[in-house]
Amino acid sequence: MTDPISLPRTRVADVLAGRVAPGERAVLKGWVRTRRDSKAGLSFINLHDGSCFDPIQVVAKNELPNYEEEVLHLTSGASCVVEGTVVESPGRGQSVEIHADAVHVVGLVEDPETYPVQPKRHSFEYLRTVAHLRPRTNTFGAIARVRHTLSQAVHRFFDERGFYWIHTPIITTSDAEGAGELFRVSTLDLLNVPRTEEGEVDFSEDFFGRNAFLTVSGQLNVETYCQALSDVYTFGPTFRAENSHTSRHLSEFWMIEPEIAFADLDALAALAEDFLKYLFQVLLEEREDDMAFFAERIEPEAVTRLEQFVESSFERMTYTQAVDILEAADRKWEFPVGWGTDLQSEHERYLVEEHVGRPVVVTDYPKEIKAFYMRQNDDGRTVAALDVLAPGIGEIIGGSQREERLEVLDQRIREMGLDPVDYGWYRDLRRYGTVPHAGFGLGFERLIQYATGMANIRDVIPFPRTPGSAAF
RNA sequence: UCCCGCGUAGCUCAGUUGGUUAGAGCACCUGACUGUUAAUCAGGGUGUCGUAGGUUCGAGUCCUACCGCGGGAGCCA
Repeated sequence: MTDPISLPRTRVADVLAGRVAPGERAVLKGWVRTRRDSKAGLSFINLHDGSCFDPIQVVAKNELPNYEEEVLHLTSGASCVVEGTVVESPGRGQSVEIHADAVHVVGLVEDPETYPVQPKRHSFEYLRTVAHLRPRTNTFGAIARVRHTLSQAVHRFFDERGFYWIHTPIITTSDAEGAGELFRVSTLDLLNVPRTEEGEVDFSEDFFGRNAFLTVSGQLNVETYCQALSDVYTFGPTFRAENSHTSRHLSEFWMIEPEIAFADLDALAALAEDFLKYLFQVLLEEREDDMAFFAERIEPEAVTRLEQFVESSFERMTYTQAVDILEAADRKWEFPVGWGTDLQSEHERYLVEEHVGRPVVVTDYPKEIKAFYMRQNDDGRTVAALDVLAPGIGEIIGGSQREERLEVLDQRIREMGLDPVDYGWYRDLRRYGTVPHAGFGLGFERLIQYATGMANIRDVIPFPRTPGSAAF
């Protein structure tokens, strides 16, 4: 007899989508969601294999040789292989079902009473404590598929437009990027740290012979390839050691950073808009079942706001205009509004959620509150920076045109209290055939949050890392 | 790091101005019923009330510290 495990698998998605005609044989492999017994001599098993949102209904009759001993003991989470025939379902709730002529139990649930993922509503907080089992729930299965689809769409978008994917390093030795606190990468013995004659830690004894960290951004590195391949992007893990306890910060997250040559801020804004619209369009088309679930159970506007997003053009305003709007607002601010100070969360929320009601692009910020590499505008007081703000999340994209003029860049580095000597290879790009260029960073998890309506960023990445928490 | 909140059964939660033996739903088991689909109905047992102190005749309830979690702020994507 053939081992049922080795039989070719029919995906639930193919059966439910009608790609397997009624009357055809099928072998389903998956995990039990629920089992309902009928005294008419049959059991209904909802079998899930992750290929789509819905499980498939398996009808198992008591004529099966192992009905009493095994089928009746299947509980949520148990795995099995079902051989049977695809049949149009006489019951409501599904178009087709599987009439089983064999149910092979592969793995039972050891103690059904304490199985952590029961077929009921769990809190997300609780499910984080069983991160190894939460992908078996509707929500986390849907998020996994959305995450995959968006990842693929990111690469497809850039590939279709001639961008090259550059694998920028995870380990960096430039500790002056100024994008946040860094995780140190070291093999030094913490209990016996080598010291210099001055008593400082001697990093020349360390693995790389110098200070090393996990990257906080691939931007500086990807700029080098931009200055040779024109249109490039990075997409990979990024690390911030900030002690942030919020629903939109992770210590380890994924970031997408395109960089385009011979381009200014307007071109960058257009790219950001095309990019987001493309991603959401793909999501609406390819993950219709999962998005319907998010709209039904997580965020009622999940689908409609993406549809509107794809249809409408971005609202654009300068930082100066934004400050004018905030100052004119009939509102008491916890933090004062004034030209020259950064926009606070309450300010961004007002602009996005109340004043405009959809994502907003804010451009041309005061140079004092932005990074050294952003291109100085002709007014001498602002830089060509751009933030895309989204309702409920805040900053989803941050970017800028880069300073391509060496003398201006050096001046900005010094103004920030930094030393041009530390930026040798970055300055070289301005010495050898410099061109205007621009780029932005998109937090992938924040994109997923916005797309699905999930409130906490820890629930849109499989194994979240946050301060004090790196289980699993 | 700062501010606020929470911690009671495997899970989700209730528990009054401090007062006898700690409550419900889900899950699980048994039975009834049923082409069922969050099935329904009846029955069954369940706890270091986060930890350690303190106040009190008496603490799940009040106080202190600590631990854990969550929300907000800052920082940012």
